[in-house]
Amino acid sequence: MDTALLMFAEGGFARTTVKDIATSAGISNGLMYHYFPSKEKLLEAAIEKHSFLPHLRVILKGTEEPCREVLKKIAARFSDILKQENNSIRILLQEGHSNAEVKKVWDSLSSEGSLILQQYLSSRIAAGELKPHNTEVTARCLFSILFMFSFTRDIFKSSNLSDSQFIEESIDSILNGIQKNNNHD
Amino acid sequence: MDTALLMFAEGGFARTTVKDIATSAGISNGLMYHYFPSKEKLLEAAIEKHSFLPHLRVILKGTEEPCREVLKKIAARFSDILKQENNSIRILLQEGHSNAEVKKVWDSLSSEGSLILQQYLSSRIAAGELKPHNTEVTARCLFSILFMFSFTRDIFKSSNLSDSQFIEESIDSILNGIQKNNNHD
Amino acid sequence: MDTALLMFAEGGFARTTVKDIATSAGISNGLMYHYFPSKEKLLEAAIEKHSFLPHLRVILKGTEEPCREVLKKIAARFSDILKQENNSIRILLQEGHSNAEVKKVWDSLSSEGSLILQQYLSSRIAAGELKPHNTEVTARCLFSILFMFSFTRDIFKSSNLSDSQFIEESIDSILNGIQKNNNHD
Amino acid sequence: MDTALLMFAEGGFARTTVKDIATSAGISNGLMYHYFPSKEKLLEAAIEKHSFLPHLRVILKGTEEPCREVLKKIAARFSDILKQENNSIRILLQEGHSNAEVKKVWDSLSSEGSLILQQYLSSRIAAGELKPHNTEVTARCLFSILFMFSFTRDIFKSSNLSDSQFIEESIDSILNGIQKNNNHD
DNA sequence: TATGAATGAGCATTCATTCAT
DNA sequence: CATGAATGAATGCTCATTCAT
Repeated sequence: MDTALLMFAEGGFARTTVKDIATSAGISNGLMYHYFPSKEKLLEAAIEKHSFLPHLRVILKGTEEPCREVLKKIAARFSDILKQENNSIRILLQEGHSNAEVKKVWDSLSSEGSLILQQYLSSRIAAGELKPHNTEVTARCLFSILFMFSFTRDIFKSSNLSDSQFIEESIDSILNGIQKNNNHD
Repeated sequence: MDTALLMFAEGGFARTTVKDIATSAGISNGLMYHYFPSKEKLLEAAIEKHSFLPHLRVILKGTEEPCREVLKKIAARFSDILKQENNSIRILLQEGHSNAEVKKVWDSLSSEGSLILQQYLSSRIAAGELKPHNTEVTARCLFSILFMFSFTRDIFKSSNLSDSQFIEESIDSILNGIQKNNNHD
Repeated sequence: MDTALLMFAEGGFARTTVKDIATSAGISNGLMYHYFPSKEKLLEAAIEKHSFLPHLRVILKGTEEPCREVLKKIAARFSDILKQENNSIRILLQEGHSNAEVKKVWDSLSSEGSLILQQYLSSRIAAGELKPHNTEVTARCLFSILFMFSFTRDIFKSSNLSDSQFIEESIDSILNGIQKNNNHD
Repeated sequence: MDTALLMFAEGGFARTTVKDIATSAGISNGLMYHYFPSKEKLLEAAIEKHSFLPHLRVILKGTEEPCREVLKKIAARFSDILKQENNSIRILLQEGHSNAEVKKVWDSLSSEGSLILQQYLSSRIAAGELKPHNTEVTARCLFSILFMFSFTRDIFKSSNLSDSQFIEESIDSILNGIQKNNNHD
């Protein structure tokens, strides 16, 4: 399943043959069908095995501590997971429109992912640390930034910022805003 | 080419057959090879025809006006284009890893897209309207937000915000920040 | 289609590969799918093309002439057709239980085949030439004899009767009965 | 073996998988190869186990009693066996052309089956009960009628004759003939 | 005996591409 | 320009058979 995930991510689902996966995994192609009824089910199983939603839940839940550093830490770990499961993400985006099961995973990932962020932000507003604001918007923004960051990592790698620097500055930006003198004069 | 783009976006490149495209376009499958040397080249031609980078350049360049409303307008139009060229985007994400030509388009889109934003932000800093900050980070954040917004539109459509509201609030959030009493007390 | 029929009859449907048929027919295996959507549909088309029910109708209908020689002639021609379409018959028996379409052909062949015989017999009773009797029974008997004769031709070929002799004697037997002095002396 | 026979008859030999048979028989597919060297040998063993030739021998031999009722009884029992071993017959017809062993069984069944009938008929001629005639022809006719009756039972079940009525009338027909005034005036 | 994982050759089917017309 | 018949390599999947346990 790990092999399959890797190969699907690299070559796309349709372009990757069962024989290639089997060879890569060191088994005969017939054996795959002993464990999975079809290539498609293999994809679904692989995606589900590598679902990182539980990880997100763990790192995002229960944190009631102050904001800036915590948010950076959260973002860094979130980003780490996305990096680790880079293959899974690629497939989610590539096959999400062709395979219902994959779409479900992608939908639940993106909606729950930003929901968890949203809840954290709300708790910080309640704690008086953040301004009252539409947390749904911010949560989706944060989620988008982290997700796209992971997805476009290779394109922007020429930039002179390290990964962690980029994330930290993004969080700062979100927290502080970029407008001069924004609400005190 | 429009038909092809639509069908590739809906079914994926590999899953869409030349015959299907031809039938949909009302021609025989042989005729396609009169205009394009291969299915792959058809994809590339379609993607390039629908490249919306020029549009982005138009809406983003030359605007030296004050920030908040302009940025909102820019974002709205950016989002409109993304919405319109939704098929193109899908293909960019789906086939970007398999087809070099497509990847080039995606790369130039994302890098130039955020570069243009970056330049605008820099000009507003120079104009004294925005705080000095890492404009590359903000530009990528904005780009990410708008891009993911377009890509996850259907997932979040249950939300009680309209598209334009979401975009406006996002811009406000970026401009103002979300932290209470930031840096002045 | 003729090639397919022959090969299906000889090797059975499942054992005969599409490639074999195509090779035998002098075409590429892909081309078969240009004309038939599947191997199964090819079988059905072949069976229907070789349906000899129309032939039976022709030789059996409209004959109102006296019995013994006519019946022999009918039987001979019936048997000729069965011999000619021997392949078709084999398939009918072999695949009739697996393929609904084939079964339909077999059903209509056997029911209509004996129905036509039955009608002829009835007309001869009306003409006063035959004893009143259950024509359905006789028709099915005749049909069975001719059909099995064709199907077991090779098994019994060691017999010292020619095909036409066997058929003639069978008809005589049916007409005369085999019992001595039957019920009138 | 019984399971195998049933499944081969229902689905055809090639379409029935060893795994299906094993599952149906409540054993693992590997175990089958402990008892039979191959799928083909399993078929042959099953056919041979269900060979009803011995039954035919029993019911047809040694009967020297008068004709009409005896023949009806014989036919009825013959038909019963055919009905009981319906699966076996199907396979005989379906696989007789593909499998040498099966063909042998089918050949010996049909030739010996009609031979036995033939001998009985000859004995009744010798006893003065039947007219001297070509018993081979009559025997094959009788065999054909009974065999086809069994094979087309489902097609003609709409008929208003019961199974036993049909058989009885067939025998009467063969004995009496259908021609009026057939040889005494 | 009994299991079921493992193999790999074989098959129906698909499809990009070619080409005679 | 346009057609669609023709090709054949490629692919997902099946299944009889083997074998370690």
